[in-house]
Amino acid sequence: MTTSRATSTRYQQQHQRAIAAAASVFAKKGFHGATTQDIANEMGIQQGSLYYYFDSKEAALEEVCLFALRDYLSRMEVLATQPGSITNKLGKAIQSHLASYRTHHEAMKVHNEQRLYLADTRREQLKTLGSRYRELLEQLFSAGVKDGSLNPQLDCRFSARSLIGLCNYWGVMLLRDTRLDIEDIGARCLELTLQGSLPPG
Amino acid sequence: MTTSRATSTRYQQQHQRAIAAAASVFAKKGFHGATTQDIANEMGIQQGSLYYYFDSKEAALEEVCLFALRDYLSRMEVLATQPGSITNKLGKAIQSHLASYRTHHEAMKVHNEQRLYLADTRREQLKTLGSRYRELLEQLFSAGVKDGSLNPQLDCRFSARSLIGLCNYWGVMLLRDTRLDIEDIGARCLELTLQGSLPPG
Amino acid sequence: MTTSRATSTRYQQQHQRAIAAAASVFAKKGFHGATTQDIANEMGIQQGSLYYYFDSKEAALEEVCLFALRDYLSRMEVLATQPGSITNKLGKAIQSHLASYRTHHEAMKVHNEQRLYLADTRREQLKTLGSRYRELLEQLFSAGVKDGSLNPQLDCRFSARSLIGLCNYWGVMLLRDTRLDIEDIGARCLELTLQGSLPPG
Amino acid sequence: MTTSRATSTRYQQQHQRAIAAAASVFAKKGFHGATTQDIANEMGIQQGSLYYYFDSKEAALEEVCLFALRDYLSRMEVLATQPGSITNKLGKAIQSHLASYRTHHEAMKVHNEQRLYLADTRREQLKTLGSRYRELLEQLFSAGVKDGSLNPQLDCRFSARSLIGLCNYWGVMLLRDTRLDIEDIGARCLELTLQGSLPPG
DNA sequence: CATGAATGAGGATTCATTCAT
DNA sequence: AATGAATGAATCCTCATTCAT
Repeated sequence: MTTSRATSTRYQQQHQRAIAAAASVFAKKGFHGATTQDIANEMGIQQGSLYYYFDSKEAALEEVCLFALRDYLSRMEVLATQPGSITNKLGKAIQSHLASYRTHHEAMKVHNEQRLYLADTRREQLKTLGSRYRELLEQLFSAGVKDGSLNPQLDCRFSARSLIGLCNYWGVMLLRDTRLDIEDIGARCLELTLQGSLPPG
Repeated sequence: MTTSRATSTRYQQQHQRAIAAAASVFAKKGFHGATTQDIANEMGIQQGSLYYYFDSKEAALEEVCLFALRDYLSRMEVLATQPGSITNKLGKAIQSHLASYRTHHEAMKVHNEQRLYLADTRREQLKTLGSRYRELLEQLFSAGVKDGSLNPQLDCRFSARSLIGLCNYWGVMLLRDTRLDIEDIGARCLELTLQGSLPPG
Repeated sequence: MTTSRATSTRYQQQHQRAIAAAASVFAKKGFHGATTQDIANEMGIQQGSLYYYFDSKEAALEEVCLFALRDYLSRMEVLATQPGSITNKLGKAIQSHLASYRTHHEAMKVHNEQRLYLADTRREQLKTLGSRYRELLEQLFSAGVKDGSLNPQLDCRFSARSLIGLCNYWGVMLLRDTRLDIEDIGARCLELTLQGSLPPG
Repeated sequence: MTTSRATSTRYQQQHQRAIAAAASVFAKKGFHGATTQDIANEMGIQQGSLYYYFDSKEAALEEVCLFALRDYLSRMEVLATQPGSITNKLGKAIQSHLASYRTHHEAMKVHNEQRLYLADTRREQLKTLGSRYRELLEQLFSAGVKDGSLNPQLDCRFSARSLIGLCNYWGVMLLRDTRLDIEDIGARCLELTLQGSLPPG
């Protein structure tokens, strides 16, 4: 059992490394522009060995996208059920969204920009997870409208999507320019989302 | 000369069609995922004939991106020099930005998502145009701050970029879902940008 | 039109050469043992150029098999409708069968030995043609039984199939050993089929 | 020694299973179309473990062919030395030949169709065994001619080879269609070989 | 005995590009 | 202005084989 467990661990470790390598390469070159050789190089193994961990290049893309979405969504699920003011929760959601661009390597970027190259059958799960995320964010806005902390005129669906668009834009910027500060960007995104650009009062 | 002019006109027409075809194909499949055969099919000519209009596939991408940016920027230049309130101008800028997603076929999308696959030398002009656009938008915000119509605390650079991110997000949505109404989306984007989500007053 | 016709002829010529090259290589090395490089070499073109004439290696196999069966069957159709004694027709059928091994390069051998590697969808037409051939041969035997020139006890289906097996065996031998004489082998096959091995009387 | 013997027995059992598995897979997919993974799957072991029983894939093919030929030939040797009429012996030879297609799994088919993919050095022994088989069969015909039970005009070499071709054809049919009855097919083959198709007398 | 992991060479296929016509 | 034919390099993927454990 020790052997089996150790083996299994070894495989899982390498599998994780493969996902990370694929994420990095896909983020830089795009799915079609990346080669399996690139990914293997990034991992330090032979090209053929990659197929020990992925069934195909497309399967690799799917795994990268799922990897990105899963933890991103799970943090949102946790956040949604915890107590706190809506504006506070929104701030945390933004921070979490931006943070996943840095902590998950480039998987989030890959998900946003490359997922459409997946065959429909491979995208189903992704769609489910993505919808769920949008839903949770929309519910946050709805709750804010209901408890009076947000504008009653708000189109919550539009707001949620706009916030996702905004975070994705800055998330990519965070990847491109490492000097940018996540907390700073997050704070500004929250401010923009809440107060807009008009003078106060 | 008449012949040459006629020829040239015919050539220019076909050239424009080639750019449009390339834009459409690149938007759907990405630069690396698209083949010159795809573009030729879209135009209804033979693969080899494409090289009469483009020096290379990469040159095609460059032309598509330039095509997108040029007119997009020129409308912004005009807008910037015209009289009117800042908020009014912002609204027009947003409308113009979103509109280019529909009127320029998919060239804008291609510019946003695929331009990084161009070699650096090919991207210089694009960078110049893009910077100029961001600058103009930023100046709009600055002017608003100066004349008191926008919040004096505003980070204009951040705001301009956020607005670009927001418009690009919705621009892609406009392409993906043709039922969405440009004017409606534009109005909402302006509202969000100006007032945020908090209750008025 | 002249150009178009000439071009079309050029293509058809090369296409035929490609089929012959594929037949030769598949006969020698088997479908899976042969490489597209082998076929290209046999034709004297580049490996990639082969795909101008075949959609895939499997399509090449299909074309080879069809090429073999079509003419083989058509000669049988002609033969069946012509006048003459049954034994005379049987002799001609045998000669025709054996001859196709030499005149059609190795396509017949490929059909017999490699056709099962084709996907089912690709084999349908082949099955139809093959069945038709067996049918025609069987009808020859039936006619012989009916007109009294063959043994009334004969199982025509078994006889027709056995004759095919016999001819295929010797057809392959003809390919392997070019010193063998087609007419001689054909005559002996006919004799065996008609008289067996027992002493006359 | 006991251990070693036990080990050896276990090894021999597995070795036999490996040959049977290889025969089955080679028969279905051909030598080049089959993978070592296929064979391992058929045996229920890991791909790498196969190399405990075979030095290489080609060695596996050799063993399968030898396995098929050895017993097939030995039965023929026995048959040749036993008393009985020629026609009776021929009948038994045919039955034995056909039977080996069913009892030796698919090894006979593999021998007939795939042995040419073996390197020459590996085929020597097979050639010897095959020649010996043909020789024995030819001698059977010769003896028949000599003792007057067969047609004195008979080309015994041709007859022996034709019978082999006939039996191999029906042997493969027996594999493909398990509803066919060996004894029935054997009887018909004998009848055809002896009497041909002409009416008696 | 057996396996999991890795290799690396080979193979089918694609595709941007060229060019004679 | 356009095309058909060809190229050849690149790329994804497979697979026989090895080997430490």
